[in-house]
Amino acid sequence: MAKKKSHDSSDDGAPAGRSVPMREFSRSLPMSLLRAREAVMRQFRPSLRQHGLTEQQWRILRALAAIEVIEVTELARTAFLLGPSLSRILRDLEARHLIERRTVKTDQRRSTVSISEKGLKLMAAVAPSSEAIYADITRRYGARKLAELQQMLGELENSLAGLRPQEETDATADE
Amino acid sequence: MAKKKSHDSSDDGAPAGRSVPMREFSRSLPMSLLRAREAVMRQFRPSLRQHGLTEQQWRILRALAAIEVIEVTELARTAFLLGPSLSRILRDLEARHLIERRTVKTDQRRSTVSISEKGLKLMAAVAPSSEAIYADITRRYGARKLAELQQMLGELENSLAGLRPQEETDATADE
DNA sequence: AAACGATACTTAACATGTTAAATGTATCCG
DNA sequence: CGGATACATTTAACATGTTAAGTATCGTTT
Repeated sequence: MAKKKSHDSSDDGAPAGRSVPMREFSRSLPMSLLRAREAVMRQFRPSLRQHGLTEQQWRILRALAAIEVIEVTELARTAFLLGPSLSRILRDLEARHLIERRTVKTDQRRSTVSISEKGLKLMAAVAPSSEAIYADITRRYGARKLAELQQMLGELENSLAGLRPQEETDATADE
Repeated sequence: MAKKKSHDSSDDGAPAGRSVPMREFSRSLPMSLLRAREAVMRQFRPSLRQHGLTEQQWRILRALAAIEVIEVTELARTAFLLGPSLSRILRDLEARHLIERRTVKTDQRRSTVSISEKGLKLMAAVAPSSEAIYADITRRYGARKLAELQQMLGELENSLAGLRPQEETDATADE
């Protein structure tokens, strides 16, 4: 249906090359998001690294610091990590005694995680510089604008929420 | 609906837990960007996967399709990939005959890359569904809003552009 | 209670992200 | 010319992303 090949077309800014009809790549939404995030994270990584933490490990500690205990599955959702990643990281953090873990008595499959004293101390050591960096970003970009951006990002997330990832000729439309 | 426990503090929504003074984590900019990007990429991945491509491999093909030839370093910048990642992926794409590679005669260190006929055919096979997904996202979120979002993301990138990542007590502030 | 299916992780396997080090070339400079 | 430097790319090593399997436990059904 409707093969609209608007040949030498209107808004494509693609510079010659072999032509495959497509948006110009650097303007794609995924790239914009990736570049923006990278620009932000670049600010934080060195500071975290000095404390021996990766971005994801820091996410977990932050998530844990906000609550008493949490189950692994719930933590995965909170820290926005996939199960396998979380599993590996928890193993590591536990070995470093930054977190504590215990199986739920009423259900041996589940286990809860909480931050340890040592973990709290580490957080206390990292938080100041981390907050300072965040404050700096906010100042540069503008607090109001930042809030607006986050609002729009949330809305983007919501508009794609229900949408099932595109399979091919998949006919299982009802669950 | 979430039960808002309006503690009594200032603006911190942190629910009890061990207290380390810090923004609530789910509202941080990096998380917002990560979640938004993931929501978007989740739409594309299955389609790419069906064609045996990862997100990054697709980025490279797209970048290559827009130009005749390009040097590796320049490609890394365009596709927003680090050298080591690019190196591995190019090795793979070359083995699959999706790209072609040749060393620059005037400088044996450099090499140029270009997409092959086979690569172009693959792109032609993937592009339609990819564009359809993008169109769907645009429709759901709103074209104007999407443009605005990308504008704001670009500005965020720019406001952090000059800013050097935070080192510790690093005194090399000049040059 | 034994069988079956669902759940909560964990492992495995492969691809990429991230930093540091290695390799091979090119360039500069005495 | 020869040695020090800089540069382009690759390799190495470790951490995470992503999907598929595996393991243990729980619930339910018969």
